[in-house]
Order: sequence, then C-alpha cells, then structure tokens
Amino acid sequence: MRDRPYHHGDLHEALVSAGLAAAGEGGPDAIALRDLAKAVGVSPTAAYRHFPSLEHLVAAVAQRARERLATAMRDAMDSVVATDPAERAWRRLRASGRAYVEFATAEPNLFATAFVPCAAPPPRDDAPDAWSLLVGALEVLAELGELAPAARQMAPVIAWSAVHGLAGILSSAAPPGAVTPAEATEAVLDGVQRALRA
Amino acid sequence: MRDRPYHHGDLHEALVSAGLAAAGEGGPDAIALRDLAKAVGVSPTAAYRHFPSLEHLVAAVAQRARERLATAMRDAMDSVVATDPAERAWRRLRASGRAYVEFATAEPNLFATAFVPCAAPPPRDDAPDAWSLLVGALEVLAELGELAPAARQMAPVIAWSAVHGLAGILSSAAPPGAVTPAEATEAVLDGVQRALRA
DNA sequence: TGTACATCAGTGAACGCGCGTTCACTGATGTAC
DNA sequence: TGTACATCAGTGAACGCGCGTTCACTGATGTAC
Repeated sequence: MRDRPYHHGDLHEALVSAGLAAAGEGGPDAIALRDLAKAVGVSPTAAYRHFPSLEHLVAAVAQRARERLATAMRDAMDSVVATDPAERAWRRLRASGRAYVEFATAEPNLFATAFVPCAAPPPRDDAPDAWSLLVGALEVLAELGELAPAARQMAPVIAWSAVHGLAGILSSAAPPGAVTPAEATEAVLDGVQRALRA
Repeated sequence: MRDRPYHHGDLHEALVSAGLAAAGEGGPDAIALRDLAKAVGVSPTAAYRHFPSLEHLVAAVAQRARERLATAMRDAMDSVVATDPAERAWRRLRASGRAYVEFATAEPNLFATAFVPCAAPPPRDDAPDAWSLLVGALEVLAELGELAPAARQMAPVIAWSAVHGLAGILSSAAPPGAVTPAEATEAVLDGVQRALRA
C-alpha cells in the first residue's frame, strides 16, 4: 500500500530543492545525501540516478543559492523609480548592494552556501548572475560619464569587494562598534559611491 | 621501550600548533581531534585533559590563525618608512590592508580558519588584534585631519569591508576579469582612500 | 492493436570508514609529615 | 632525608553514530514489430 508512485516524477529537482531547504537551516554542511533522500521519501541510492556524487548535488544547490541572491538584487534594482538617468543609475547600484547585504543577514546559511568551495563545477551558468548584474549597473554609470576614469576598469572589483565584505561580516557577527547593520550598509554604499564617482 | 616520556610537557600548545598546521593544509574541517592526537604522538583521550571538547580546540586554533593574520598586518605597518606624518599614516593603512589580502591569498586555508563559525568562545583576547590595528591606524589619520568628517565614524567598517571582501574573493578564486590580484588590491586600496579622504 | 523486450528509475541491505567521546585504568609527579 | 599518598596526565579499548557509496535486484515505462 504505497501512497506514492514508484517513479518520483522529478527527483532531480526535488533533491536540489530539499538541499536548498537543508542548507538554509544548517549551512552547506547540512546538505547530506541520506538526509535529502529521506526528506524526499526515496532511498539514498536513487539520488545516484541524478547526480554522480554528493559534490555535484552540492554544486547544484550552491548555484541555486547564488541565483536566489542574484534574484534579490535584480528585484531590488527593478523597483527603483527615478527620472534623472544618473540618479536612477546610482540608485540601482545602491539597491543591488543593499539587497546583497540584506540577503546575507537574512539568510546567512544560504549566503555561506552560495560561496561554498566546491570541487564539482556548476551544472550551467547562473541565471540571473550577480556579477553580471553588478557589471551591467556599472556600465550604465560609465556611459553616463558618472564614473571616475581612473576607477572605471576596476569599478566592479571595488564595488564587489566592499559589499561582499560587509555581507560576510554581518552574516556572522554584529557590526563592530555601536552601529546598526543598516547604518553600516549605507555607510559602505556611500563609500563605494565616493570611491567610484567622477 | 618508549623514546618519549610519559608526560608530554606541553600538550596544550602542541595540539593547538598541530591544529594550526592541519588547518593550513586542509582548512578548518581538517582540525580533527584524533588526527591531531596522532600527529602529536598521544592517545585521543589525552586531549580531553586540556580541552573540554573539539569546539574549544578549534576556537583556540582559529584564534591562532587570526593572530597570524594580525601579526602580518602589524609587521607590514611597522616596515613603512615615511617622514611626512600624513603620508606615513596613509601608507600604514594601505600596508595593513595589503598584508591582509596577501595573507588570504597566500594562506587561504588559514584565512578560512580565522573566521570559521565556532560555538566555543576564544580562550582570551586576540593579541595582536586585527580590528584594533585597523582602528588605531584610522585614528591617527583622523587626528591628522585626513579623514572626511562624514566618513569618520564609519571609517573602520568601510575599510574593513573592502579589504575583507577582496580577501575573501581572492582566497577562493581569481579576480574576475583580466586583472591580477595585485592590481585588484591596489585598486581596492585606492578606493578606500577615496572613500575616506577629507 | 497486442505483445516482447530494452531501458530506465527506483529498492533494500550492506560495506567500510572515521569521527568525537567515554570508561576504567596506570604511570609519573610533587607535597605533607 | 625518607616515605605515604593525593593529584594529575597519560593509556587502550570500546561505543555509537552517521556518513557516502556499492551491490544485486525489481517495478514501471515506452517502443519496435
């Protein structure tokens, strides 16, 4: 008397999705093949029909986590309303950075999962891809003449470092000193703007 | 016929030091109690005379890793020679940041160990302490009137975020785009300086 | 349209491993008298 | 100065667990004729 058909239907997707849930609760180390199989209601062996090894499953879950992060950035950028092109472009850059940091603080385990070192390659390109979103936002600013010429080539690494660093700090500890996470975030975004602005 | 005395002498220190070596080779997960006991030539049980649990040993090793990082920063700062006080202060700040990033790229496993999430508290305050070194360097700049008033309170978090973020990126991947790690580092340090400068 | 059969996605039991930790113990040290 | 004894730092064996992975297998699907 099984209430579940012999064939699962989409075990691949179910495992990745269960893996994302587990990672959200306990970080990347919580992605355990046997646990995921159990959560999905399938024997551990069944997973090997869809992933050659745990590493590949982890890679797929990590990609999913990165895509969540990138989606949050994109949504935040898309909700910016401003008529002046330059102001709009700066606001979109700031919105992406803010969303990045907020994702890291709201979901520290997924944030850690997104960047977990992983031997297996991701199954495909990230979509959306956080880095591309950032580079795109900076290109708009460059075309508007808003970026300092000296900073232009290095703008992506400068912005990414600042935001990624703050995200890492806030995802594992309170900001040092008597400062709220939101204040620290705006201060870092101000700093990025001063670093890049023409 | 044992060539080793029954009492070790300083097993506490030996375990931490073996833990640091293991972490340098394989990251924080390589800190395994049984392996360390074996490396030191002692039974696993002996470790429990010195640490209540593995967590506490890991905390001690992580602290040691952070102190290595801070020592590298301090050494780099101390080797700055400049007569003009403002130039000297800026150079010291840059030297500390550069050393931070270089430590992360040269010893990615120790860098990861330094910031591993750990339930047990560190046995004592870090000495030297990287955060204090940074704050000290920025205070000197502030007293010289080199910092923008708006940035002054937030200077530590701005500088730390940028450098910590770049260190995290470079410790696990090549910098995106056709850029060397050294170029990226100088660009980020330039960015910090533009963000903070009066 | 019906049927043989190749293919594929599952099962269930087991393997082998390494881990942190605990137990009852023994060897060495140092101190009180 | 010598000795009984408390204290401390080790030993060695074992426990129990959970892990990723493999094996021989079975149930379901779909396609060629």
